[in-house]
Amino acid sequence: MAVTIEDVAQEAQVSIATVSRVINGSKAVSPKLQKRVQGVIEKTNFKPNTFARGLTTNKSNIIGIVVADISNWVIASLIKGINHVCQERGYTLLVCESGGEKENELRLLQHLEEQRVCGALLTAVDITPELVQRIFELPYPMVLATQEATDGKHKITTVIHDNVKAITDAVNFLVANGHRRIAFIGGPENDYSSGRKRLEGFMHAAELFELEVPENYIVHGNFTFESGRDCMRKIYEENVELPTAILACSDLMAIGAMSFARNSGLRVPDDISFMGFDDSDLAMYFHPSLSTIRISYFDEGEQAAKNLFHLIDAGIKTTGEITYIPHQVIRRASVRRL
Amino acid sequence: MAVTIEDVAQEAQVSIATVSRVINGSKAVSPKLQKRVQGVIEKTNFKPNTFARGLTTNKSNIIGIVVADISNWVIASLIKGINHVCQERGYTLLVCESGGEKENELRLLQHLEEQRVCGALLTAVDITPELVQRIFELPYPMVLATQEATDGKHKITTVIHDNVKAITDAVNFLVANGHRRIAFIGGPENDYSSGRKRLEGFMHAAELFELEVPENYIVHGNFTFESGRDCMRKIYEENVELPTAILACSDLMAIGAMSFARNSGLRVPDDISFMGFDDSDLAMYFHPSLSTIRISYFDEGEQAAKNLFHLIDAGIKTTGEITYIPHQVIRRASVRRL
DNA sequence: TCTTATCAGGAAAGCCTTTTCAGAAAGAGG
DNA sequence: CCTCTTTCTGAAAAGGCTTTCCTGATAAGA
Repeated sequence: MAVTIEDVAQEAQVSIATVSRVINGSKAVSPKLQKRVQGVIEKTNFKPNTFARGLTTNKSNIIGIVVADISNWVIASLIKGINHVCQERGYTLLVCESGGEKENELRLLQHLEEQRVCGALLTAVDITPELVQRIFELPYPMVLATQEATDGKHKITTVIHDNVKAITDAVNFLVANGHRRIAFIGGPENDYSSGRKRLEGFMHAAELFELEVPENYIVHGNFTFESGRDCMRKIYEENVELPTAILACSDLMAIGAMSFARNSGLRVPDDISFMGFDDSDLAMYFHPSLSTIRISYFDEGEQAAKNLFHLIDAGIKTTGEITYIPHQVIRRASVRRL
Repeated sequence: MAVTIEDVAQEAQVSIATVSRVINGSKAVSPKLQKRVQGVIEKTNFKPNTFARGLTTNKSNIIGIVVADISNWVIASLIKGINHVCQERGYTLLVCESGGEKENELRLLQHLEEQRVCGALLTAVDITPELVQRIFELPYPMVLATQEATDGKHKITTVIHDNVKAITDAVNFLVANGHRRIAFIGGPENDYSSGRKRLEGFMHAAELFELEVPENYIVHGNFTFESGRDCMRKIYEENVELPTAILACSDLMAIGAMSFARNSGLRVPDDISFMGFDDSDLAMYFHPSLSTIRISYFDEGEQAAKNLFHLIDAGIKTTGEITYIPHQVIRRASVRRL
């Protein structure tokens, strides 16, 4: 059926060993033969059988990625970055979607083991110590992206943006524009990774700039438009003195909050300023356009993939190193100078 | 290193054949043995080697997908749908990004051949007769999604939404709301697939509803925000009598156009109505919210994957069948009743 | 010219599973 | 008790490639 290495060898009047050497670019074959064999390979359209190859080399040239939701813009950008590096290196990307469920994440990680991937990337919602433990039992190297593991003992190679610093920069930006009363729309209260870090950043910045932060200025959403709207309602209803600026942990929540504000008769940015996080499409195209922190998830994906290949090349499973991806404050119409 | 079938056989005091039968659920093994072997498999955490397995069965249980841009919302949703079906069937999804370049598409399709995928899905920008020809030479079954092939001779199994009907319905909706002067922001002029179909739909609807469509009412964008804005400028500047409604081929273009209109002092929807296409996040969250045609790309992906599995199960490469995914008109604030 | 070093290319082992074929055990019928 | 099925299990081949170990040849040095 399919043409095998043997067919090529026969056609080219050489042994299969020689053909194999030509395929894999071994130098121990004379230019003359090399050319002849190459010619036959192309003529016969020979494609080495991945299975046979994998069986002997025990390498798949596949790297896997486990994510919660492919259709999420952040994840999709990340994957794009990862894929970019993979293509350059001749690797193939195998995508698994967990739906954010822990059992699934674990199952998929093991599935990747069965597939004999050379390495994997993980973007879990919440990396528990137990999961970290399991990750260490896997036979392939792994890089975390977007989230860091909170387990103290083990260190996994991680690529992440500096959430604390990003939020601090955002607050700094607002303060520099004359804002002192700033409310914060964060992630879920029991969030253990980026949401927590961002809140941490906010508290840190508040202290740094000596801002007064009433309890009611901090509310928890879940990154959706609706939750942003609800958070804004809460801020609006529970505070006699409204903040002059709202800093949300995602563009979508910022926009939800903005919508509520507008519907309540507040003008943006005249009465109240808004700031988001991520710099998604929405931020730029919304009206008024949204000031935000730009995070390049594409870059993050690229970097994560590069780090993974470092591990693969070095034949080690982790370095425990954490790489930070820079962020950028983007000024747009939604923030007014006081 | 890794535990093999032989280790299991030895541990369980049976032959490797028996172990293999247990793994693959062959019934020709007594319950007693079955149980014993199963126990050993679990105890030793044995995972059959994918390569060895593939070598004998010549099946990878992998299906591939080639897309132009992973981070595009439409594509990401499509992939999510595909992935959903694949997971159910125990297949793995291998994602390739072509960047929309024809050579890449072809290269990746061949790469998938090397990977011995059981089938593939393709979402090309422009499926030329040449590409169709090449597709037929591939050894695995293929399903087209989002786009249909225009080649007359060959038929490839395709899953698509009915662009002509969708646009007709959109026009119908506008007409039902009293609009008679409708401008159309389409895709690129030399677009051979969905853009063309949508324009076709518009012309068809115009005839159906006996609308007068001046030449300047039809402009060509490229699906981006900026092009939508530019198209609106063109419509605004080149027509003495402005349309009462704008129908754009994508939400993003509609929003771009809306932005221009607003900046030109037009009120939406009081002075002019807007309608988009896709029902992306933007449409719902934008202000004013955008009436649009909802296309479920997730469903489209699911259906495409299902059709692909039909082909795989039947052992055929194509049926030439075209499946249409239903769409839905979504009324939102951007369209006013005249 | 003879010896030694170098190198190109071939033979064959090994990777791990599935599957066919055949044989053994067990059960049924005479 | 013997023969004929039926059921179960094992031995062995096949699948295509990489890689190690050799052999034979060529080039270099004495």
